[in-house]
Amino acid sequence: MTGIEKKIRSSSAHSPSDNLKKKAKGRPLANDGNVRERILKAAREVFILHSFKAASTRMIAKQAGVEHPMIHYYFGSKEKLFYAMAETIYNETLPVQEAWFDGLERMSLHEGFSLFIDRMLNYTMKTPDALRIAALNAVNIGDIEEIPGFRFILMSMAAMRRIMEEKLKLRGPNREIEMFIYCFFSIMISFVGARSCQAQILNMNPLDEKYRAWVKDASMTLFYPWFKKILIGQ
Amino acid sequence: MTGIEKKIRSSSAHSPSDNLKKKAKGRPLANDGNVRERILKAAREVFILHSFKAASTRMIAKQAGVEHPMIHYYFGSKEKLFYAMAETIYNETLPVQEAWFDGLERMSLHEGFSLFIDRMLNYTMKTPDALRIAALNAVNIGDIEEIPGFRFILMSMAAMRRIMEEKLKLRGPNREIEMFIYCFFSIMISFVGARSCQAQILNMNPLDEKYRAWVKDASMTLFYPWFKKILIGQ
DNA sequence: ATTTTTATTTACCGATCGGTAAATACTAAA
DNA sequence: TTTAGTATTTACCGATCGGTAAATAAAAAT
Repeated sequence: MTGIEKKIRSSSAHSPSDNLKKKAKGRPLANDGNVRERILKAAREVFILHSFKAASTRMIAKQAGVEHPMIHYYFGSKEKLFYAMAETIYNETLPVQEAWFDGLERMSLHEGFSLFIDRMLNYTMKTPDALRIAALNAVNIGDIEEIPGFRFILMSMAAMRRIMEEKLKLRGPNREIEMFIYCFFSIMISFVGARSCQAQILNMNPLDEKYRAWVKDASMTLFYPWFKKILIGQ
Repeated sequence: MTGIEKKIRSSSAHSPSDNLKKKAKGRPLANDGNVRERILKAAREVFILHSFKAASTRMIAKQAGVEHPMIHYYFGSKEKLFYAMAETIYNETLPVQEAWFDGLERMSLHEGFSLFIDRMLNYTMKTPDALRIAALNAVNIGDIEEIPGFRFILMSMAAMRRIMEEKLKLRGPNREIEMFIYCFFSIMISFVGARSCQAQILNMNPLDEKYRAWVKDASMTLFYPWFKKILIGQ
């Protein structure tokens, strides 16, 4: 049994942890190493259009210009690919989210909140990936963790709460802040993440400035009074 | 051609419009006529758990205790079955929705709005079908009408607007009412229609009273100030 | 040039999908 | 009882799914 094992080739590349120091004799890095990245990018493009279940590895492979077994070669499974993509998006979104709050403390409440919404819409309307993927997948959950990278949504919300508490100098346990952030995320997932549907209901083009203006108007009307109440309550 | 046609049996029952007066000789209504209803009921149970695309006629047939071709026999296609189910739900929801507003005009603004939310949650938490199906399917839309019965969501929102304008004596074009109702539907689709996910984020049981209380609290905080502004603006 | 290792493709597996045709079970009219 | 017509099931179709094994292409090390 052990005698056979040492003859077996690894036959997959998605766990580079093994054979770390074992000097490779064969063909170490012939390809530009961009196939993995191309698959990740393609995965993102496909998972923006289809839920985790509805998307297929064949769609993603086609989008990346490779055959679908390459996905299993580099990532092991559709699930692990989704997780890797979700982690990528989370890591790239985190600093952006933090920057939305820069300098708000030196402005009036209304001016500051308005600027925050503008910054947020500027980014998410151009790069709606995170909100879109959240919208597509959050609904189907029976048991959490059915969607592989679902924890990143929770981490994103927790991060935003931390940033708000830090930058806006909020104190205490403050269940109201949690509620505020949660409602805010829900609305943004609907209005930005599901904009292709939402805009159609309003008879607008989701990419048009008119729809963006509608979303800003609605967000301000819904959340500014609450935001004011939270900050004045300090 | 015509000679052949008159020999062909209808071979399906989903369009009873033809042969209306032609006296049937064979087996008119042997079955209790409940198979169609059983399929409709099963469809509702399945379409609450899975999106239109993710649900399968085989799931529905199994739930109804029949073989899956019966669905095509009675409804013609999965699409037409979904449409029939959506219409059923719409017709049963309409009067309920109207009753939520009964007598509110004789109460204080806060008392009235609070009662409205309670009535709405009492019903939708027990019968979340409409909101759940909206949540499951609204996201996937690229082109509207990809989801067969999508128009019923629009009709439901339009009906609510009409009822509000009538019962609360609102006048004018009032784009703000449209915006209010639209935001309200979005939140309810999230909090009730996708409660299995939402409650898990809050670390609650979606069927527990605690979650219901959270939703009511959030709804009041979000919408009461706006509601007040709309009515006082009259 | 040969060997060794990696990267990629081809060909398949079993499962499931929506849908259909044909066979069959059933029941009421003749 | 026969017959005609309906209700239901069985068996299939082509397509797609996630995943795997094996064949093949490619390149570095020998």
